[in-house]
Parts: sequence; C-alpha cells; structure tokens
Amino acid sequence: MAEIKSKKAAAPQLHSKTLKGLQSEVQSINRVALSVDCVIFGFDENKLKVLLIRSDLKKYQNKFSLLGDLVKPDEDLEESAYRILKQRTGMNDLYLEQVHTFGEVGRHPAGRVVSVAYCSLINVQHHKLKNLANDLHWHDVDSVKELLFDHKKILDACYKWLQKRVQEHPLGFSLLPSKFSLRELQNLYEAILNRKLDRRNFRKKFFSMDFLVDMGEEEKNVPHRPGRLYKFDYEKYERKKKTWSGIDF
Amino acid sequence: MAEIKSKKAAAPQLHSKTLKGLQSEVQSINRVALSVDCVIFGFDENKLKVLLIRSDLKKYQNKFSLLGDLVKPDEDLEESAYRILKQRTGMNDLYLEQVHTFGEVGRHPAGRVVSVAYCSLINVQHHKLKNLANDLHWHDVDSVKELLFDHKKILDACYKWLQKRVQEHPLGFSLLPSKFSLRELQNLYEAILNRKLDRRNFRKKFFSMDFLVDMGEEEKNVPHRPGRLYKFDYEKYERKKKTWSGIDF
DNA sequence: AAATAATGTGTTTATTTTACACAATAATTT
DNA sequence: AAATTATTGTGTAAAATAAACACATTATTT
Repeated sequence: MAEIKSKKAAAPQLHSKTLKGLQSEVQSINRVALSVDCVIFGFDENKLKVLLIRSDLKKYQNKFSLLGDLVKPDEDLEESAYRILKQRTGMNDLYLEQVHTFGEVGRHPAGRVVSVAYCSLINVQHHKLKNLANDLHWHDVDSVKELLFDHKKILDACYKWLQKRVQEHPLGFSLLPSKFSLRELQNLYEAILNRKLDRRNFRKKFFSMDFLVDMGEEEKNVPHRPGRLYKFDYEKYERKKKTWSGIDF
Repeated sequence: MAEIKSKKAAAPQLHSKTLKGLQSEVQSINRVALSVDCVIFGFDENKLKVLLIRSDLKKYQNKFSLLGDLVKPDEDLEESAYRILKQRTGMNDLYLEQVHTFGEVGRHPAGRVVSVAYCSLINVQHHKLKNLANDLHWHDVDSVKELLFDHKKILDACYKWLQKRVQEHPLGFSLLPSKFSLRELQNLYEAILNRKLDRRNFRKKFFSMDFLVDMGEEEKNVPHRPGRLYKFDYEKYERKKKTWSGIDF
C-alpha cells in the first residue's frame, strides 16, 4: 500500500520526448550495422552438414564463414534471411527460423555489427546449390573447428537449438527427400542428436504420431531388403498440432 | 558426384571485398537504430505481473509501453538491458535472458528501429522500484490489452517463452522471496502456466528434484496452519544441472 | 471450545518408456 | 539355384513415470 504523499512532494517527473526528437536520435547517432547470418543445415551420407563459404573479405579468405549479409534499410529481418538463402540455393520456400542475436561490441572488425542468426533446413538432394562462388560447400557439422569472427559460436548456438527443437517439432522432414524410409528418418535423428536410437521404439513412436503416410512404394537400388517409403503429412500435422506435445527421444 | 568441367569453363568468380570497403559500408549506409526492450515479470498477490511505463513519447502518452532504450554504440546488448533494469529497479543481479529480435520495417514510427527483446524476472517484494517516472507500475499480465507499437506482440512472445522455459529450468525462484512455502511456489507455477496443478504431485516432484532446502522455519501471519519455508539451492543445481532434464508438469 | 482453512503425507492405477529377438525379404555371391 | 548377406518388419514384458485421489494435523479466528 503506497502512502499518499503530501501535495508538496514533487510528483515523479514525467520524462517526455517528442517523436521528432526521437527521429533525429534514431536517424543520426546511435545507429549500428545490422546483419543476418544463416546457419543452413543439410543432411547427406548420414551426416548433418552445414553450408559455408570462404569469407568474402580478402583479409580473411582462409577462414570459412556462415552465409550472411547486411540488412537493407527497407528490408524485414526475415526477408533479408530469405534473400541470402535464395541467392545460394535458388529456393525461397525453405524452413527458416530466428534463433538468437549476437551483438557483442567487438565481434566484428569493421565496426559495430549486430547480427541476427537464422537457422534454415534444406534438402541437399532436391536443391542443388546455385552460385558456388567463394567455395560454397557443405561441411560436416562435427568437423567444423574454427570460423570467421564469432561464427563458430553462432553455429554452436544453432546446432544446440536444432537438437532441442527437433524433439519438439517435426522439422527434421525438411532435411529429407519428400519420400523417405524409416531408416533414413532414424539416421537423420541419430545424426542430429548424436546418439543411437532403438529401431523398434523409433518406429513405434513415429507410427503412433500418425503423421506418416505410406506411399506404397519401396526403396530402390539398396543391396538388401528394401524399406517402405513414407511422406510426412504436413496438412494433418497443421490441423492437429495444437494437441501435439513433442517427439521426445 | 560433380562432373569435372573443361578448363574453358569459368571458375566460379570469387567475390571479394576489402575490410576498408566493408568498414565504410558498415559506417555509412545500411545502418539501423537498435533498441532493447525488457519484459520484466514479477509475481504478487498470486498473479503474474509485468512492469510497464507510459510511453515517454508525448504523442503516445496514453499508451503503456515496455521498458526500453536505444543501444549505445559501445554497449553490448546485454549490458544495455542491464542498464535499463538498473535504472528502474536499482538491481543489477537480475535474471535476464534474450528472447527474440523484432525488426519489421514499419514497427516504429520514428524510422527503422530493430529491437532485441529481453526477459527478466524480479522479486517484487525485495526490489522496490526506483524512479517511478512515467507512471512505472506493475500490471497483471492477463489484463494487458494494448501496448505501444508492437510491444504487445513482444510481451506475448516473452510470456510464451516463460511458460515453456519455466518447465525446463528452475527460473521461477527468481520471482519469489528467497524463503518461500510450497504453496507460494505452486501458486507461482499455476499463475505462469495458467492452470491448476495437483498439490501432492507438485510437492512430490519438487522434493524428488532435491534442490529445495528446508529452512526449519514456518510462515508467519497466515490465518491457518503455517507452511514450512524452503530456499532453492542454486549451488547444488549448478553442480547437477548437467544431468537435469526439466520439471515438466 | 468450535469452526475454519490450509498443511503434510502414501498408495493405487494408468500411461509411457525402455529393453530386447527372430522370421521375412530382396540382392549378391558362389 | 542354393547359400550368404544385410536390413526390414514386428510384439511383449519389465521398469519408470505421471495422474488420481482422502484424511488426519495444526495454527488461527470466532
């Protein structure tokens, strides 16, 4: 219960600015460069991959780097991320989500650059890379040791984010061909989570989720009994996801 | 398997910039104002509260707003958030975590302002508010209808984040006095999650976690049988949190 | 002294998770 | 064509976890 002060006591001063005043603050001083860095994951040869280029800065050409760019003044953050993805993959319907913003003062040698990290998942088979400039290539996530500036930190954050996220939402499917066998699906989860899963329990779990559709087809060109192919029913998932509470291995 | 191209085929052009070039890009064009907005949650009278002020912009003085400010050019993002917290609460050891960055082009009328949202949890009892200017007050989270600009969206995002986070990490304790009864703890969880929990199962769960220390004291001035007081053992939690996998109601 | 309002405590049941083995099948080798 | 190989497909039992649920106890207030 706040005691009522005597009339003499000064009311808390009301700080007040004009919009014009703020406009000049916003437009002159106190501005920073803002970039978006994309951590683009892929899955190939049963390994989780990340898409890297050599730094496009001469001085750092021996370092690998995430794909990123400065955000344009009239561009939403997500738009910026999609622009970067489109440039290199030609696709603009990719899975994309913001993960974290990195803004340490000294993180970039060109001055104050704050970077918003986005995570994207793409299907390595379906989407051949465009514009291979600057040595654009897939790298095994596990074998990435050092990156430009704080990009390793950004990658680590996104990798951890993915490991958690993939157990709460069915986003792994973005990394697979639209038709896949359960073995492929399990390999994917094992690669992301970095541990072995029990095959029978894995299958049971996914079937009980009831979002997999049997395509009535089988794998081809495998040197053993072929597995059935399934697709993920995104529509059914969208309808039911309200009552959905994760996969949880 | 990529086919090896004939020698005549142009190698992908290597885009290359100098650091100086980038420096001028970073320093002239392509800059945006960056702000930090803090969603500060409290817990009082068995309700989850959020700390709001009236907008300090004359034009919007009838709207409530989150606490925020522009990030200074030589200031880390977190530093900026702590500065804002310190200004209004006098404390600088508060729980603080980054949640999301909001950067839509049209979100701020003074121009392009990208805002990094931080979530903070404070104990309403221990930390009396400083500097009540601009009608600084606690508001029931549930009753907040409209806020300045996109601040309602930011609040909603942080509230959802908190609901999830509190089931994975023991951060609710930051909202309580250092000594609390299990009833208070349960009220807190019920307020955050917005549903009733079973009292016996709740107690069982927290005791089996084994991070609560019995203070050997009891509640005072309650019109009924007093409950025992506990504190949360942060040290023990820090030691054991590697093997910890959430609370999960 | 009686009424009130909340504390403190355990067990049973249902659900979920884990561990685990063998027959069937297509391709490849002999 | 028979044998070998590698992987698919399937079910059950045990263990762990979560959910449901009731009553005696204790300060305080009336």
